[in-house]
Amino acid sequence: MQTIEQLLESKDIRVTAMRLLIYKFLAQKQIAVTLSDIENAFEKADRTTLYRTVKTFEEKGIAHQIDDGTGITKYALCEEGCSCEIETDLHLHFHCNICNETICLTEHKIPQIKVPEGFVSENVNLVVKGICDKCSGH
Amino acid sequence: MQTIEQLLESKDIRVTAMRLLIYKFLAQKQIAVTLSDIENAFEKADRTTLYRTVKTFEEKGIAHQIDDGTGITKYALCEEGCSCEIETDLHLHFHCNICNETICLTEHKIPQIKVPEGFVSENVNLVVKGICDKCSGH
DNA sequence: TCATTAAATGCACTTCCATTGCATTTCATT
DNA sequence: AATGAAATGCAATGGAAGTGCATTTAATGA
Repeated sequence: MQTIEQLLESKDIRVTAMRLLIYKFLAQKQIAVTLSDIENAFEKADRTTLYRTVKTFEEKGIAHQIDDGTGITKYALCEEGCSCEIETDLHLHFHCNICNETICLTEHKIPQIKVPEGFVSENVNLVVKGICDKCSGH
Repeated sequence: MQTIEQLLESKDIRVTAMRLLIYKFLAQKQIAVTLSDIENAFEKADRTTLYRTVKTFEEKGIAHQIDDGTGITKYALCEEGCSCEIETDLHLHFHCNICNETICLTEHKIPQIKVPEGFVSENVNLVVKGICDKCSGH
């Protein structure tokens, strides 16, 4: 079991206090968060720093961006089974229309999507919208 | 076969010159367009009018919004097979990473997506990204 | 330890798109 | 023609993404 510091270093990400905090914040969240969410959690930090931090995480492959259709970009740490660095990655996310939260369903695989002749599929973004378990009361 | 006027009226949309033009513009396009695309096509018209027109089309169920992950909302007329008014609609769109165009693949159906216990699926948004037939040279 | 250098951070802006309020015009109906 | 409702146009706002530059912080070697 490695520490967060070791994880960051192994991914060629310089360890700073800010980055550790942001990593822990993302790790603790079970849901994908917006930049504003992070901003609210760290009022002392500057937007730009947070923005560039998640961008760095993204580039280095420890977080990925989620477009859940709300128009606001969300971010989540990559977990086991998350293969967002692979070109033919299959993202699967669930967006709750009630609580507005977006959850990664990494264990749920997406069937191969067929595209017409001449089309080359490089990436698939799949967002299921509806009511999450908390809001449905089950 | 009905005229555009009849179609609009049947959907409870008041017929105006502007709306006819915008409808024709959307109908002629094979791809989903942004507000700016429409704006460029009708430089005389105001952004707001175009914006509200597509919103009206959307509400009345003759057009639908597409979120292809570029961060910019696109719009397309509903075609046969487009069931975006149905709750359990399955959108399928293809976004070309080269020409940046987004195409509706209405004839391609999406398999039912399973969600975990307690989750209720109301809607699915699926965007396949890659290279379109024109850009792949086939 | 100190100096050097590169990266990270903070601040100020800019840009782009989505959206709204309000005044005016157009349209449908009587 | 008069009335009321809807459509349009103009102006402005707000939110989020992104960038340039100065400053601070951290890693490195002398």
